[in-house]
Amino acid sequence: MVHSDDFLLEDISEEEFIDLAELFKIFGDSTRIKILFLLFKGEANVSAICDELSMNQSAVSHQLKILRTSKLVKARRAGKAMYYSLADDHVKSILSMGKEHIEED
Amino acid sequence: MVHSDDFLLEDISEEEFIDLAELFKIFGDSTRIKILFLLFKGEANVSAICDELSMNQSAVSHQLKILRTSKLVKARRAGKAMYYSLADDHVKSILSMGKEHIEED
DNA sequence: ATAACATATGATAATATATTCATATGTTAA
DNA sequence: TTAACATATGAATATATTATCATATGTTAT
Repeated sequence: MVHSDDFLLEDISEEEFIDLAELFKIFGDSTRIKILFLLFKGEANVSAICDELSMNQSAVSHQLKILRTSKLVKARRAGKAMYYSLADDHVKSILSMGKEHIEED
Repeated sequence: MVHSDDFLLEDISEEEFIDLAELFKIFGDSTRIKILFLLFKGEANVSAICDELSMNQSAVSHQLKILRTSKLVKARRAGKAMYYSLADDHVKSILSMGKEHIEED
């Protein structure tokens, strides 16, 4: 680790701070975390997610919308069903990093 | 990446999900994010942090307390001043990871 | 002991957030 | 085209969160 991992406050704009906070905020809810971990296994449709989380469909859809809007998950339609999956590998990295942290207490 | 980065929902307890969400929630506020990035440079006392963020002392102290309670920062007293610093390298990893993510859009 | 300074904290008000309920939209099969 | 199913969405309520203000606590110098 030379210098690339060091940050000066001035290097980051007000907007970037807000974006970054907003990104983490998405991860800051256990329902969304559960959905994301579930999608580690691969794509899943809404009913499957509801079943796994034992939550009602509306609550899950609302959270899926938030995850989708923030581009952490993507969706494809197959017939009546909507299949959700993780948008990219950063999501995995961030989750793994967080998991490591809480496990080392 | 073989299997160690894969998660099954059952591997993680309800409590762990909540802990994980709680961890990310801490990062989900731009004031706290700014403080954490500031502390990348090294320790800083409360007045210095207030100056850098142009925020009043009470707001900063409240956020420092949250950061401290969640063990993301630690504090040492030197005379009248309290010096805060990052608690460990996970904080850096998580921030870096998030920063990477938002930069690649 | 007291004044001056640095930080912490409790209460409050404003704002944001998550879930629920009711209902709308979209899709398929009959 | 209508019924049945899957998902999305708007409104409302309950709860959580943040910044501010006022004040308390802790530290040092006089």
